[in-house]
Amino acid sequence: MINKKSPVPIYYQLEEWLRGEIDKGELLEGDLIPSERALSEKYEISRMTIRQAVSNLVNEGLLTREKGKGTFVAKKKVEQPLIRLTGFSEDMKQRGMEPGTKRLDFIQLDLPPSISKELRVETYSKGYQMKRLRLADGLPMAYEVLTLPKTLFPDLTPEKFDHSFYEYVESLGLKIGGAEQSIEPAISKEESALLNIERGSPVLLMKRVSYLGDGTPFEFVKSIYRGDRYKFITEMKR
Amino acid sequence: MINKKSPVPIYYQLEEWLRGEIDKGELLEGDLIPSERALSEKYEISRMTIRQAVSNLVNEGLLTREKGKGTFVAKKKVEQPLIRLTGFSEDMKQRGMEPGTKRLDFIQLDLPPSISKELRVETYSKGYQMKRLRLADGLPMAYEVLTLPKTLFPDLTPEKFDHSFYEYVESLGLKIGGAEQSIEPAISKEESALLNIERGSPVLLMKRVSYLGDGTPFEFVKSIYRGDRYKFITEMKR
DNA sequence: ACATGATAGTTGTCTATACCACTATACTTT
DNA sequence: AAAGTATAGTGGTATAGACAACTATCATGT
Repeated sequence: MINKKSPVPIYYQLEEWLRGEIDKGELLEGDLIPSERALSEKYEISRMTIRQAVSNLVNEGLLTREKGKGTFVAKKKVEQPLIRLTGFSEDMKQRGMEPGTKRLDFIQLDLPPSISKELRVETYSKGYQMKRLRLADGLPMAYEVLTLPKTLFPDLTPEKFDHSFYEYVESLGLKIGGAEQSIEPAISKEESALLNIERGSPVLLMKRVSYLGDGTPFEFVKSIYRGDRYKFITEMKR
Repeated sequence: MINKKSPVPIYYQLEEWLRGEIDKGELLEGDLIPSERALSEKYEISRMTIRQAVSNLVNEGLLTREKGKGTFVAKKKVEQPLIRLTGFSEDMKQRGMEPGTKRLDFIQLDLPPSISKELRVETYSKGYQMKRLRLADGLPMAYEVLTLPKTLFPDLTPEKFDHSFYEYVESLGLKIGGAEQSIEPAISKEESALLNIERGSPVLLMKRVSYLGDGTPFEFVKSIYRGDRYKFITEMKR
């Protein structure tokens, strides 16, 4: 179980073993693990080495120490990132609705300053633009204009958007980092007909720039959401 | 500098000292700190104890070790929590505007179902309600209605809101956990005059329930923000 | 000029030991 | 029965020493 001759450090072998026991369910949440002295004697390893392994796992949040009592398997916290970057489809599924899409337009264009600035590419360099109507449970939810720089996606076809576009990006070996998004209220204008609402109804205007892991912007999205069907929800921590 | 007789652990004193040197700017980003052996000899402390202090700071991300080279002051990452719960005043300051407040009303009331449900208290139990006009750089920015349960704040006076209300809550020994907030677009109605906008202008309707560390709701806020002056901005990670 | 090797200095790993502070339990005293 | 007291077991802190693995530099040899 522990091989002292191995070039793999003993403390690391111990870590892996403990991680395994927890993964396999041999050790359950709240369980007391063997004391440092017990492990030290059993495997004939110095207690300081045991402590190194345990300390690392404590730092990772897998174990918790209690003075005078022992070391326990920590309750696993489901802590998900406060806001996870998701596309329209994932968003709708989370809200329990069936996402749908109606493609309106897909063109190649020279990026105007308003967009090239956001994507941080040269003005009037090539890009793709897709206009779509987004549906939820079959009814119009949002009108979306998505622009991408051709530098990052040389050969783009509209079919690439049929499934999760973010997954497609990741399948190209690109790492998605995050996004910055702004939301403001507006009054519906010419998109009213598409969204099937009355002209002058309240809508949410959302602009989003998404970044790769290295900070390179890779998409600029401008969406108009129906105010009567969509609420933007956030969680915050102090 | 290091007191071996102190009940404060030596490794912790060392941590504090190093943290201080970095804070004060004696050690700059990328600087090489004295080697473990050097510190060990200088302060006549065992190298393992030095390592414990350094390891903790490495775990915190303040230092980085490089085998065969030394230990360096890490480049500080500005990584702030994705969304931090802030009140109006903090929010405006972050946006570089001077926050202001005009108190409109402060009453005691029996909480109607729509509010008691959010605060998870008994319907028609006592509560406080404050109505305020929020200013940024002297101009109206939002109209806000804030409701609190009397159970948590038995003796509340409007003066308590003059400075940061969240800090006041924390000064009572309560721990603020976080909040859930929804945002939707709307068309301004009777509050138009207060906000100094035309009736029918786009506004953001924001509802927020804030929770203590144990999950107990402690405030319900309904705000109406001027759409021409306020954008809601979020960052997301994948 | 270039490769090789020696060397000193760094962090990484590991041992054996010691004492302290805290917790729970069993035992004793009141 | 209650209160106090020992005691064994736990993690927390600290020491001194050893060797390994890695990096940079300098001296040496070709």
